[in-house]
Amino acid sequence: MSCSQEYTPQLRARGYRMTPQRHAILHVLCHSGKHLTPSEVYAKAQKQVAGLTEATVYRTLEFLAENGLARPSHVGNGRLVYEIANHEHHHIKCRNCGDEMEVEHTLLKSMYQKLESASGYQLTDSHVTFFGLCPDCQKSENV
Amino acid sequence: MSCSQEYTPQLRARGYRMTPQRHAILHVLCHSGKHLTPSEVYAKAQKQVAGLTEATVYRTLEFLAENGLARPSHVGNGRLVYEIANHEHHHIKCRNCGDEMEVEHTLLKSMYQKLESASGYQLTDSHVTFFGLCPDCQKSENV
DNA sequence: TTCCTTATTGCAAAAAGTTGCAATAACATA
DNA sequence: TATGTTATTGCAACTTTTTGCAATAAGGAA
Ligand SMILES: [Mn+2]
Ligand SMILES: [Mn+2]
Ligand SMILES: [Zn+2]
Ligand SMILES: [Zn+2]
Repeated sequence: MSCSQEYTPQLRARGYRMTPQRHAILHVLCHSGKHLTPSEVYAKAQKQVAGLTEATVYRTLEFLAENGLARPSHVGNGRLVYEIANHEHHHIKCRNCGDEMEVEHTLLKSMYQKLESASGYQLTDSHVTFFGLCPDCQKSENV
Repeated sequence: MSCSQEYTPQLRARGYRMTPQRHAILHVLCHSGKHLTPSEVYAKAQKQVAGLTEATVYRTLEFLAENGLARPSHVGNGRLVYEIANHEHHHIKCRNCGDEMEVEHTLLKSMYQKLESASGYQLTDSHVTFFGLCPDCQKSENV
């Protein structure tokens, strides 16, 4: 509720509207400390907004991502997941056991600058997932 | 044909089999210098293997990726695309116009090492897509 | 070459995600 | 507060991707 209220002026300023559906979905994202699939978001938000449809959830998540309020993420299964955009970070995920950890953006900062000067691009997104083997899976060599 | 033939022993060594379907799909990937969607792969491979189904294409692309012969990639629309795994590289893509360029892995190498020592993970995948604004789109400020 | 094991495929149904369109409702304006 | 504009939603049809299962065929062994 309160969490989503702060976003209202941001949307208004861009000519968009705050709706009960967006409130509920932002609320769900705010209070879940992890990545959620669209259907997980739907299951939770549905309890607050009767009649909410999955189509609206998909459209809203994409909308929030485009406007910088949510971050989409690819966690390796080909499906998109989302989280609230409140701090810059990246992820490392284990290809073997699925274990995942956050990585501070500062670790990539100088590489981002190198990429920008080498390419001429201005990098806007700070939410990347890297894949590898976690310490445990390296030991056991479970391939 | 010839291109896919070289992969046969690799598959055999792991207990897998080479099939006309895998031949055709590897052939398609080998001779296309770019990322292909599953349905693009299907459209091309179908011409060589009568009766090929899309389900097989999806399963084969995933299989090839798991075995390091193909690389899946997220290009920002939530859909996976694939390419043959023959050289290490990454991508930068423009959020505005969709323009895309390759990035050599050497530019990320020291960051990869930093990530590995900070996390304890051993990074295995070298195919990441970064997003930003290309030089042209920065000028015109088309948001 | 023939036989046998089982990895792989095709099929069809299900699940996930997208889209066009008419009805609704947010909110700027008066 | 009442009104008008149009951003947003729900619905339903559609496309894309996944999955269980029985039939097929790759390829090792005899
Ligand atoms: Mn995240
Ligand atoms: Mn690539
Ligand atoms: Zn692991
Ligand atoms: Zn651009």
